[in-house]
Amino acid sequence: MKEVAALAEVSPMTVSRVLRGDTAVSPDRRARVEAAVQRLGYRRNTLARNFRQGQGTGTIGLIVTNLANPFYARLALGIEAAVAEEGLRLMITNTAGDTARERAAIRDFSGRRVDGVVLVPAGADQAYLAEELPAGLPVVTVARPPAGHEADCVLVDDFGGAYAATGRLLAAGHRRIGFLGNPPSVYTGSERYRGYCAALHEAGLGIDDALVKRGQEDMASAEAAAAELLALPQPPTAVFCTNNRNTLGAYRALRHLGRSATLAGFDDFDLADVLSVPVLVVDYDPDEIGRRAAELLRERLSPTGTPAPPPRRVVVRTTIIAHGADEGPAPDQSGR
Amino acid sequence: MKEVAALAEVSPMTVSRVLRGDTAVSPDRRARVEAAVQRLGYRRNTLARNFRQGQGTGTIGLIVTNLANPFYARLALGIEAAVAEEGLRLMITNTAGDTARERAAIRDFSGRRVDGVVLVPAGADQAYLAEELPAGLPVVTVARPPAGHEADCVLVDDFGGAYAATGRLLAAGHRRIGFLGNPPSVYTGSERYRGYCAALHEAGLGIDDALVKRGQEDMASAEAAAAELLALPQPPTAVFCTNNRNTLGAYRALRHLGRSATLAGFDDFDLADVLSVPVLVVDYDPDEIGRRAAELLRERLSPTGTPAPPPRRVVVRTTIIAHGADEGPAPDQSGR
DNA sequence: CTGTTAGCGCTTTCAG
DNA sequence: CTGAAAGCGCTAACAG
Repeated sequence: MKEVAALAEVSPMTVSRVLRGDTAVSPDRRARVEAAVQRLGYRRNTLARNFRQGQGTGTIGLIVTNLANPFYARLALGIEAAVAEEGLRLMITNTAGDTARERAAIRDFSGRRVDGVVLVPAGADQAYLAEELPAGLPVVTVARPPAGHEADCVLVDDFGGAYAATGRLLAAGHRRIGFLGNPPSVYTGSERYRGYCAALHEAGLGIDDALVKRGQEDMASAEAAAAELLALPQPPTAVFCTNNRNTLGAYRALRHLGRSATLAGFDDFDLADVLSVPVLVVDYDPDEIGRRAAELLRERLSPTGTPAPPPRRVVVRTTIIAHGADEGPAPDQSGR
Repeated sequence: MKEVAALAEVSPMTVSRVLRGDTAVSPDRRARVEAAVQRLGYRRNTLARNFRQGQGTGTIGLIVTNLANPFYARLALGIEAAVAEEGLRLMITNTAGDTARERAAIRDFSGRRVDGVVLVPAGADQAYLAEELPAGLPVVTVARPPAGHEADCVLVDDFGGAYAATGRLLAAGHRRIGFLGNPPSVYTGSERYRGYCAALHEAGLGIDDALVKRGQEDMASAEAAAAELLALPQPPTAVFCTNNRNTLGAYRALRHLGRSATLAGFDDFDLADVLSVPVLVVDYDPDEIGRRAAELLRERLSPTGTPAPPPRRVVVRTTIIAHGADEGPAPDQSGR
């Protein structure tokens, strides 16, 4: 900036004013400064500027477990879009589910003075946030509530979606409905299981533990679990899956075994509507999640009159998409 | 930091030394400082530190067109992993293919003093980089070479992969092989088309323009184009697709029309091996792309003896995965 | 309208 | 081993 000032034969202060768009600069000098900026290819140091002004850095930190999972990728995009709209940049860290890395990322982010953090928690407990978070750094968790810590969060209607999907299967005549889910320790896993159970109970059916497989994290283990269900003497005629990897795993099992069953599951995916079995998808809008998360952060950033709103919980609604054939006529084998 | 110093009853300088891990501090004072840091929950301001030291910011900027596309998501993950290994953070911008946003992102990144930029160019020309890039900010483009600008790049073996895949289709007896591709203006689109043509020529076959559809960017248009191919009097018995969206679109068309054909295409995808038609996939390692990109950047960052290596071009090799049935026996309809 | 002074939080340099 | 002084690039707050 000094160089620009020297070349334009003005003080650095005048350069600063021109760059900020301050009107109180004579056209003549303004032109000289602009010419000098041009010639030198000068670019104002955003960091020094923010530093001096003491305001935010204009960055939001995002911590996800697996960017390769379409769900998180889509989520990241939604958040990026939402914060970009407010002129903020996104700093992304992938933890691969490692809670140590999650914690380290929080540390690093707070050291970098991000304006806020969006966190998809990996572990079962986020109490560590209390020690890591400096006062005034807002965090919003996404997809899972912050266990052991007070913070805003944006959730999907896990219970409702699972309840509705299972209900649709029941309405279509299915009576033996399998369950393929991520571990019960994961919030979404337990909530979606609750929804599944509630729908069955409401239909006057009990939970057949033989039909329930919980704990699959990846597609391969989901496929194995699905194969076990299909090997039962009385296999399920439909399977509810708590996430895309389980749904995909279930479909793989069906194909490999040459079997058929109606599939229902959370998260839409690319070929859901052209598979060889009916697929019911519990869908929701990742952009909305991003938007709401950004909103929650923004409200904590701008110091409005109210000092500190209590932790808020936003729930994004789900919709059911019936792909392929309709819900699937109750198959010919008469369960129970 | 001053507060910590005050609480520990030492000078700020001593606090700085402790935090940096400088050994030249008496154990007694060190302990006092550490206690104060603990009590105050103090976190050193990384920005101010970098600022003063005048070195890098420890951040890399990544610009992609569509994070929701599994290809870019996987790429982003590969790059994140590679730079994280060197202790760098990733700042991500999604341009949605908008070159104005791409350019704005470059400006913003340079203002933020990122240490390097990884760019997946959206437009046909990146000559603008010359005016936007301050001296010393290294850029490496990925997936496409930097048109109109000198810079390192990491490419996939587009030609070779397309050539090999088409060759496999020919070897399996296919003679009418359709082509579904992104626009010729896109580097990958034209390279992969070249590979397709080369394989056909080598087999003594000409290019039948009726079988070639170029210009599909999304799944829906790819499906429409595929449907046109299938509606031909002599439809192709196999289709080569230049990217995952075209492959998926082609499969959708097959399913909706109740037809069959062997599919071949760039980019592996989730259910490729359990579809109802044989699928040949041109695969490559996104992690390798990220690693190589990070390497290229690093070499430009650390001022080694050699002042400025010339722009380098790294090509990542591809492999063919035969999914589903094998390449697919030449179907019964005898093309030409 | 323009320039000078001072300081954001930290660290380098140089004296103790 | 410890601290005081100076300054990274920029901009509020004041003078002129």
